[in-house]
Amino acid sequence: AARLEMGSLWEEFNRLGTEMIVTKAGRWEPEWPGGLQRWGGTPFLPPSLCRRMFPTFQVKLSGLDPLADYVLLMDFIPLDDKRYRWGRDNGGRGPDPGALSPSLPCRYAFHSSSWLAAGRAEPAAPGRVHFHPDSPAKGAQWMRQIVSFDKLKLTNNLLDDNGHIILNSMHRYQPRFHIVFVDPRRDSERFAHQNFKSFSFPETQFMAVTAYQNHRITQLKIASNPFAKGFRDGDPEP
Amino acid sequence: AARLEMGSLWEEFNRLGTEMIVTKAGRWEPEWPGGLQRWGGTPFLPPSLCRRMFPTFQVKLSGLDPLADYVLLMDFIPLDDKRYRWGRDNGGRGPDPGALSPSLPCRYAFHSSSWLAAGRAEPAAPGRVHFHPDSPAKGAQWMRQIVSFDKLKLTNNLLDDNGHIILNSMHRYQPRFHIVFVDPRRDSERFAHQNFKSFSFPETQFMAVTAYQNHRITQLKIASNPFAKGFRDGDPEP
DNA sequence: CCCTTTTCACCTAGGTGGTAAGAT
DNA sequence: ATCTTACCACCTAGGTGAAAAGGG
Repeated sequence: AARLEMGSLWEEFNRLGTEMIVTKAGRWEPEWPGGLQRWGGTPFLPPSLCRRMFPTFQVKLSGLDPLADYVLLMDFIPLDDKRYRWGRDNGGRGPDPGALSPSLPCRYAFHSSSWLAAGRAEPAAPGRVHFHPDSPAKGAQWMRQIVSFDKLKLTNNLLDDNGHIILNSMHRYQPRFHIVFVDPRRDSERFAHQNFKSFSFPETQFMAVTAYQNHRITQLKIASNPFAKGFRDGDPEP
Repeated sequence: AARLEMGSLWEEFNRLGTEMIVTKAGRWEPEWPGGLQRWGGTPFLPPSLCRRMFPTFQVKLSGLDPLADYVLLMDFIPLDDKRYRWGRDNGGRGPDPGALSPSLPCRYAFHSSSWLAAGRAEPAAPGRVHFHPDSPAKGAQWMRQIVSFDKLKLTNNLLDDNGHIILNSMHRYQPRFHIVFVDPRRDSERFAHQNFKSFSFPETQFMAVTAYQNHRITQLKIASNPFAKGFRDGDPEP
């Protein structure tokens, strides 16, 4: 079994319509001491400027076989076949193609702006998965503490070669979490069929954006992400 | 086989007589939000103030079975049964117990001070080992890039409960590196006897200290450790 | 006196949204 | 209108030796 952590924070975001930033900026890097090694000796990898998710997707696992090996991974599936835009209704210049889309309650709104369907989805990006970097590990290890996918990064660069998750901006996605049992008896290359369980937490769905649209989302990110503490105004709420 | 990385830097330190800082400061921590979790969700562990080694011990491996599992670890053995002090000869007030100790060449000196034997060693601290945190892993993984023991920390706290390496200050040590082959056939609990290879690089031996004694060591640390860049004077040498 | 502990300024490394300018 | 690029101030997190203070 898997329990989503920080559930109340996810729900708070979901009530407003979660947005996640996606950026390009892969390896290329204009002028970097290419090929050099950092002092530590590990081969130099320029910092990818792609963004993490916030809130971070993290789960508490239970019921695994403590002595068996498991691989943990995530992927992201489109929630619908629409492309969206953020704004006010198009002032009567004709029928809006997706106002009040059934999947987007009217609560995803701020002042007079809201998310509106704006055509069909872009062709789906290459489906990528993100393996938790501790994989594979024993069930006991996974259950010992909360499993955090804080190394997962999002990009809208279709040519990304850093193994990040590729998403289309202005499209909606549902994160999925998979536990793969590494069966030592069978050939481990094809871990298909029975040997995995999948989890989808609806409160973690989000809109991919290149810049925040809903100011309430921006404010909630600033209020709850420690790295954005520099943008907080004053009176902190415990 | 294992090749020591940063060999020339190690030798430069060894020519002066390498010193490594050891500190106490384990978990205790005067007033810390104990039991709390950090926002990431991983259980909160106060930062241990113990110090890493510099230079970092790192090796390039070759000749492993790419598909077999290996555990990599380090330990530290006393180089002799002496305790040392840093200073000038005791001005003819009697025979110095260890001046010009055969194991400490006269080049380990600065101005008129040098390392002098000052009695027998303290009772040996509990012998601990440091497992490389990526252990166990396949031979292919270990050989793919340089293996760096940059998580290894030294302490002089005999009661340390963070799993750090416990050393006595003012004693000399030889780091050792071990490759343990995890044989899947036998019971893996006792990986003794044939299934491991050990490596000792003499240029990595050092004196444990609570504060640097030889100013030339201090200056070389400042010149070569990026984290000490704040103490560099001017003209950098490429 | 020698050795240890504590605190500090100054770094590395990297995660935030803001802003402005430009591109499509 | 949306997206890209670049740069910024401000954070978290943690690795340095210096200097002062403490302890035998």
